[in-house]
Amino acid sequence: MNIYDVSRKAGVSIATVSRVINGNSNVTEKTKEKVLKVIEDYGYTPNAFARGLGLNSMKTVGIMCADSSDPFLASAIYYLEGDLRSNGYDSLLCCTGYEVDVREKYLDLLLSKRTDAIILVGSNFVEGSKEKNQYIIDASQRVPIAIVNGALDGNNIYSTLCDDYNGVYGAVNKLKESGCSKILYLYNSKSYSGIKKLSGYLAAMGMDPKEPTEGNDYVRFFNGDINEVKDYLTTLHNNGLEFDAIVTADDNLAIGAIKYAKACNIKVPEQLSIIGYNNSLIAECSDPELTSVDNKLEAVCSNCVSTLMGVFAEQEVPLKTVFSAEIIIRETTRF
Amino acid sequence: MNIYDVSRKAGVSIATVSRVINGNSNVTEKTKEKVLKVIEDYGYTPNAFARGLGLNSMKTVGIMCADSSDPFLASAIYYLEGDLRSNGYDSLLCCTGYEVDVREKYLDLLLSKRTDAIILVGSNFVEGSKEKNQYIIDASQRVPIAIVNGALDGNNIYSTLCDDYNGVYGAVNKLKESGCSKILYLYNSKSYSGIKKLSGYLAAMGMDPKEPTEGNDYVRFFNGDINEVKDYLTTLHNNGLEFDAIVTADDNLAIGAIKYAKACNIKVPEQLSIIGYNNSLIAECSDPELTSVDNKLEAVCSNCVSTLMGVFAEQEVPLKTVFSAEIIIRETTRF
DNA sequence: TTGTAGGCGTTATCAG
DNA sequence: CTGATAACGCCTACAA
Repeated sequence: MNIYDVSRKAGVSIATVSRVINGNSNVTEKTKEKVLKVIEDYGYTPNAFARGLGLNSMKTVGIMCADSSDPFLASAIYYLEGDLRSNGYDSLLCCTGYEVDVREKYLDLLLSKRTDAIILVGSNFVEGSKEKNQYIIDASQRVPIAIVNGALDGNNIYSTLCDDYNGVYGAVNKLKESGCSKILYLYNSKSYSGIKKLSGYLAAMGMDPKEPTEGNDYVRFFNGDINEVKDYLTTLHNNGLEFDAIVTADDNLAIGAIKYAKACNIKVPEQLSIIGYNNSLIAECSDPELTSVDNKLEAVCSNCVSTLMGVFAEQEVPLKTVFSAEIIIRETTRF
Repeated sequence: MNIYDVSRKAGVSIATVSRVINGNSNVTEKTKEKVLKVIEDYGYTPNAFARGLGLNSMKTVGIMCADSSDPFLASAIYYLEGDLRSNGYDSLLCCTGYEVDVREKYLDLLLSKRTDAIILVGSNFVEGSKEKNQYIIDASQRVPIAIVNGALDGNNIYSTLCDDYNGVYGAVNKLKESGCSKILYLYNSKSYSGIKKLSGYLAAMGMDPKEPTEGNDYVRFFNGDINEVKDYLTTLHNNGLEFDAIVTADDNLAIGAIKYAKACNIKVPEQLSIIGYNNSLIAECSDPELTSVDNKLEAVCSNCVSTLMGVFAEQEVPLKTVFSAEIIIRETTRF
């Protein structure tokens, strides 16, 4: 059943059927009803491919992320999908992992499907070196690119993110105000926002963000799991390094810190304060419940989608939008 | 730049270009190279809409789930997307929430996009009454439907799931073997698998699964959050109900149970054993770490996709595949 | 091995 | 207000 069949049954031309389908006003109420009845009776659905061919769009947006099962990214996807759908757009999901080569290949794949835009979720999409970001810049000449939680300069690249620098800066400061002075920082990503967070910590601690952190026992990069964090902290502790607070770039790492405290019989928050980042589900599941920095993911996603809608409507939209973080106080801090 | 432009630049016909693109063998190596060079030089990408129109497929599968930020569903989506992609299929994501009306509407939307198949993730898609499932049956006459973690009878409906009945049955039995006798069961879904799990519990406890559970203090339905579970259990405890083990239909509920034990100074697992379900991330984040029933999600998803590929290839495939659950032992049980 | 021509189902532009 | 017709870009018999 196609538009010709409908037009025949209704005794009108396909042009009229098309007008009815697309809510074009220039149709008599009478013929409109006639057509609508046929459509209803025979259960006709317009062919989306044909429509896509004609309009050069299937109202679809590609969403790329490293790993959709990561709680933070999963939430982002959920928000984005919902917002896109309420604007009449479908979401094509693509999980890329963390390697640039793979990402480049997948982005090409998405491009070849002619999505109306592509959303990159997670600041890990923005690499340190220009060359590694070139593929994104290139893509932006074909479709609008939106970045959630990261930023990249470019003509057709729209970044929405949270001010992670001040997020960590504020967290460290609150710890200091509550009496902590030896504050450890653990992080697991050197992405755009990863670097911002680290800088926030260093600045709040009065260190120079330009200095290398290699020799600094209070700053540590991880790419392992929860138990590695626990083991590492235990080692530090046994080696006699003193610390009364831990700030982490991610709630997962903070869980490791809690496990360490438990294993070494250290009281939280009396002897050790802990602050995580992302305010994810696990912050509420842990015991004690984790104080965490909320990076306003829902607002960021919502802004990202509305920016994109603005682009589609050829309105003037900002290239970069920044929200500010908020500390959600639970049980691992003394404030 | 379209196929005509390429054919002109390469001095061949569009048919030849098409053959080269689609890897058709009947092309001289020489002309093939000629065409390939033009494609490379001018950066030509075939138009997916036109191709879709001709082939009546854009190699896309719709994935529907209640909420992609739910850890369990997020994992499923991750596995499915990966498996589909390695088979050359894209994933169109659609989060529906839990209402049948909305789901029906969204399914129609997906259908109108002419996806090659639709995957329903989560047993909550299968309702108790036939009428409420009718829209799925109807859809299955248009495209193959796959159900992850649930089952529905139908000609073109392919179900892959875990044996949740025996998952819970086994968990309860292990508790009994380890000396528990007063075992509480908490659940939060009356979906297909929700009912199977409950039956497993009742059977293991020697109760009749057909009997209503209304008056039974040991069985409780929840649709609230972690803290409600904690409060409920505290009330039970204060009212003098004795229990030495809790089995839950979901890891989240089990976290509530752990929180209750902590609040009431009950030792886990010495005084109270707890077993969750799904073996999700939070099972490892909690303290003590949660013993949980693993329902083999990765295997289920992988099977779901390969079944679908079998359907596409018009092979003979099973309508229903069942995996068996496995108890992952951690710290909340005495075995 | 290569080319020609018709079909896929819309939308949109003109006439009328 | 309605209808005829030309795109849109690709695939694929069928012919050469």
